[in-house]
Amino acid sequence: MDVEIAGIAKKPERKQQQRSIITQQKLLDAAIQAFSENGFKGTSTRDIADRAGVHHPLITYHFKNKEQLWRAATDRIFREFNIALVKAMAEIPDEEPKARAEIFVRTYLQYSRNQPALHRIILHEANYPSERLDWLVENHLKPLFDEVHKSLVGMQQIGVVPAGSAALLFNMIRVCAGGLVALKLELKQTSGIDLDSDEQIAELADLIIRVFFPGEQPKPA
Amino acid sequence: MDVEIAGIAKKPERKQQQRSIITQQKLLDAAIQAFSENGFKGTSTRDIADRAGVHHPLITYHFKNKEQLWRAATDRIFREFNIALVKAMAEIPDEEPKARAEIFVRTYLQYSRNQPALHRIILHEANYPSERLDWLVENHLKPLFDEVHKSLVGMQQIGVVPAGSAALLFNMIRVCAGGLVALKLELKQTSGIDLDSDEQIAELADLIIRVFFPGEQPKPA
DNA sequence: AATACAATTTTCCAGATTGGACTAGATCGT
DNA sequence: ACGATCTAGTCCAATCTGGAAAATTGTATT
Repeated sequence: MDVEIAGIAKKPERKQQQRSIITQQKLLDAAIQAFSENGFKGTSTRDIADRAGVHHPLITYHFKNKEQLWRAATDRIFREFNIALVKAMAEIPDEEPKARAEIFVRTYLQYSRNQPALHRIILHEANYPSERLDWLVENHLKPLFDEVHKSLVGMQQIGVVPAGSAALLFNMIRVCAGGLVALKLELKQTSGIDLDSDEQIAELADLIIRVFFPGEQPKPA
Repeated sequence: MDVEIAGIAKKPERKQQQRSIITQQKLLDAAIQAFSENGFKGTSTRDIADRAGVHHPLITYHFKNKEQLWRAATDRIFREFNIALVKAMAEIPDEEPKARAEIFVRTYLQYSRNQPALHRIILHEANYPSERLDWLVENHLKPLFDEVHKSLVGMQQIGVVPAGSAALLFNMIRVCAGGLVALKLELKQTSGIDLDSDEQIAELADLIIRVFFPGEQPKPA
């Protein structure tokens, strides 16, 4: 009855988890919240367990250790975002790059609003070198950058995006969306901006598009 | 022999500090570094003392506690930045708002490059509500915002800055400068951008100005 | 230049919190 | 009802914070 895959004898694998899925989910949610507030070093496993409402040794059981939990939590955020992005982008044909850019900005902003951890966790890890940062770059950041960078260069050639380093422009756009959302608590107090409101998010999206994509989409010949 | 000021009997006050100034300076430098890396919660006073190369109870002696040390360190960053900003702005007359905006962007970028803590500490504190955030907003962020916001509105009226919420625009500009610098470790790995180099900083400044201040300064009548 | 005393530093401690290990028992899929 | 999976509860060594107490240093007065 043993399952054999790739020629290696696997363990019986007869049972599955049931309630544990809920526990893992609760732990992941709590971990995302905690890590995005206080960073990896600033977060204790007990804090995460408390937020999740479970006993803290369960972290060891389900995720081996704090490092692996961080990785699982981060993975979930980026995976979800990617799914949302791919789904949104699928609706716009390649022939309309400006419309695609708009949908990208709006999707990123929308997702960030609901999950500010997307940008906050990057910010935490960018504060000093670590293996976590390397992992983040290789597995999630670089792939996204490469793709968007390419399309940005294309849009510069047709005059939709201002000239200049496309790498810098990509990151400027990124922080104008995610970076502002990460600061939303401060923005509310300092500038009276409420990025939890749909209207202001839409206004920010419009502004980003107006500023960074000022050119008109050329008509096909 | 006691000194009397304001009618209240003061303590003798006969002695001054000498070497302690060095200790305080070392502690402040170390604190800025540590807090900007790991945030308030994520930083231990022992870590700060170790970085400073002094014994940790000296923090209690000189700054009372971790909270006060954070406040002193933050104060120093913003004070220094303000001095640099005022000095730079003093060279440009009020009649040339676009030139003033340029100098503002370049100064902010320059200072952030040498002291990324300026933006990083704000980001840490904006992750969840705290008295530290309130203090930061009231003492340093709000005053700066109010002033720049006003001049931004003026520049919109003469067509130098795109229309739209000036509050949003201010913060977009701010994160394009400080926010990118805060991410510089990641940017190097993901995008091949080195914000430690003078050239790339200048390139970023140019780009920010081109994107956010596209209009020409109108000639005086 | 000797002394006294405040300013500063060092040494040490108590109580709390950290990440992680371990075992016994409850629970769930089969 | 069996046995693997999951949870509760306990424990530990390391590290944390905030202080107290002792030792040292520098300065001002005599």
